[in-house]
Amino acid sequence: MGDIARLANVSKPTVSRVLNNSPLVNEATRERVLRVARENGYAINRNAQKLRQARNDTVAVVLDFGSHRAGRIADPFIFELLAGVSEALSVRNQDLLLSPSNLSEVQSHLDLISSRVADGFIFLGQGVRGPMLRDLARAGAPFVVWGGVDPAEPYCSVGSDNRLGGQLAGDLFVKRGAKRWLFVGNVAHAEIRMRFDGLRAVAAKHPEVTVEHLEVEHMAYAPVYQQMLAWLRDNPPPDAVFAFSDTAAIAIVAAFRELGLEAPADYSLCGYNNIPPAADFTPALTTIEQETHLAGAILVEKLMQILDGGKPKSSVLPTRLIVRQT
Amino acid sequence: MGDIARLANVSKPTVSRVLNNSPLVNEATRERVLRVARENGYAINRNAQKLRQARNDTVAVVLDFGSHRAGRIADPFIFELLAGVSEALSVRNQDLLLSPSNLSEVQSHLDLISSRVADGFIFLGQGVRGPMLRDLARAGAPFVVWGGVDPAEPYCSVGSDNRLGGQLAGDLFVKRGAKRWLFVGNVAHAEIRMRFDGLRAVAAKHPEVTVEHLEVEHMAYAPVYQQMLAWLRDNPPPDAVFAFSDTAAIAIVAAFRELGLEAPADYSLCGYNNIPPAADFTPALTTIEQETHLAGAILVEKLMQILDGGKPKSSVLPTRLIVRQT
DNA sequence: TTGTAAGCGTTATCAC
DNA sequence: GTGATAACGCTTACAA
Repeated sequence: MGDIARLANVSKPTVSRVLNNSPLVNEATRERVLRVARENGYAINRNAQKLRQARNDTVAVVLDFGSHRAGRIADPFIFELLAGVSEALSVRNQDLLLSPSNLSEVQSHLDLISSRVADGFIFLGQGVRGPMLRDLARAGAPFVVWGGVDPAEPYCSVGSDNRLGGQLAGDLFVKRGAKRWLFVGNVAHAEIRMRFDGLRAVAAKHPEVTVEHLEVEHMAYAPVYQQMLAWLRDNPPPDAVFAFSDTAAIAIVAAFRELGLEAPADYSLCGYNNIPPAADFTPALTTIEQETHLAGAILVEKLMQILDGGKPKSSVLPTRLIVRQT
Repeated sequence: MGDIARLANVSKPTVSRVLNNSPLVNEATRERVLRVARENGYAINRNAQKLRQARNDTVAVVLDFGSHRAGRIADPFIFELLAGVSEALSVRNQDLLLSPSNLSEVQSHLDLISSRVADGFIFLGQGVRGPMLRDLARAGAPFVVWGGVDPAEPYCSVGSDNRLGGQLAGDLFVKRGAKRWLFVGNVAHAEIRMRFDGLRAVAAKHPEVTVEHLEVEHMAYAPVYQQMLAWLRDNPPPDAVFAFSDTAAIAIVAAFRELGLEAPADYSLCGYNNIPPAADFTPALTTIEQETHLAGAILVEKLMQILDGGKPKSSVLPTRLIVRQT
């Protein structure tokens, strides 16, 4: 930068002002500096910049590779979320640091802030990290979470209305006249538990309805298929099934088919996420759609508010039932 | 750091030495400094560190959100790759900067290096970026690519043996006695073109075989399903289909089913990637498996070699045919 | 509108 | 083994 300043016959601060679009610089000077900078292929050293400035302009995004990878979850859901966040951050000229998945402890997250690597965090999917997030909030770290939204939590979260999702599925089952409902999903995940709660809330109003629960630890296709099949061998078949994901719903279709049962003739089935194949699957899946498209932008917006000293409220995104064949 | 030095009665350089595990520091001093640092919750400022040091210890990873998101590609393939890279980088204490997808130009990539934000790049999926990558290599940027491996390219790439993948599918089709083959895929993607080449190489040795090609631009389920269906209405059905992905293969099954055609009775079908649902799908998909598990570590290893001044060779990972029902 | 001087928190160099 | 000093490349405060 010193070089550029010399070549353009100005001082370093002036070059800095030009590069930061300061309004207090003469138009002619600005042009000259920019030209010299361009001709010399100058690029600002972002480390020096960050060292000097208060903000880091970097956000650490934390994925739950643990659950998603080991379980080889097939839903491209988190990936879409990541794409949205990436876009929203780049619009605001924020760097996206993908947080190493081994940072499980509160302290290692705090270190990332105090080392001035990132300004804050975006957690995609709260998974089973509830307690850690509470501690992190207590320690004052700036972050937002995509996942189940619980106003009682001490941090800002954004998520679709999982409880409503569960209710929508329940309402559908009632309309179809189903009596023996089955919920399939790992309720250790806050967002999934809320769907279950929504479903049970509807069931509670209909005494003739019973709700059972098949707990699946791994969220991928194969384990769901196998557990569903095993369950069906030990239990009378339900006439309505609510699955925590469309991928799971597809696995469930396969398992029921083994017993000669087809949706919607023998049972109603509702998935979650409205992944692209859901519409074209045979049978076409009834499912709950989340507004992923907005999610990235909203998460980033809220985190920026926090970094600016604000206290944004958690917010719940709309969710809707998409009725197809099942 | 000055504070820690004062509190521990040493100088700043000594604190620095302790923190960097320098061997030339007295054991007692080291203990004392570490204790003081811990007690005061000290964390090193990584920006100052990076400003001073030659290396940045940050790798920019570039995903093709463009193809994958707009096309809403359902294969969790790239996601697995990303998880592997993330893991391999964190083992080496390298930060992972997820590159904004709008960096399409060579210059914007070069800027990331000259701004000292990242030391180098890992491109996941070369997609349609072939020419850009060539330019980037010519400009001397350090990077490696996951994708189709072509020794003629001026950069280091790692990928599975796509050509062999195509040959394995071809051999299978020959064994099944199929004569009218169809390849479904966007050959603008280098890795997909190589699969097509492998398939055609086998066909060339069998004069009775014809190979047709259905070009699909978007790689997601829905467009493949629709294009396949449209094609089947205009053409006599093939007796063997090689799809660029398992997701596509599933779409193809659905399209053929519309015409009352089932695999394997009416046609042979081979997918790619061996995604988890492939095994449990009805019919169970025959597919080609890639060794994604190793990919992340190998990519990182090669990039580190480049950053250390080496010239690692491109390498091809094994690929194997998994014969199931189709 | 522009320039001067100081300082951000580290590490490299060299001396002791 | 350890310390003094300078330097990395930028921005802020203040002066002109």
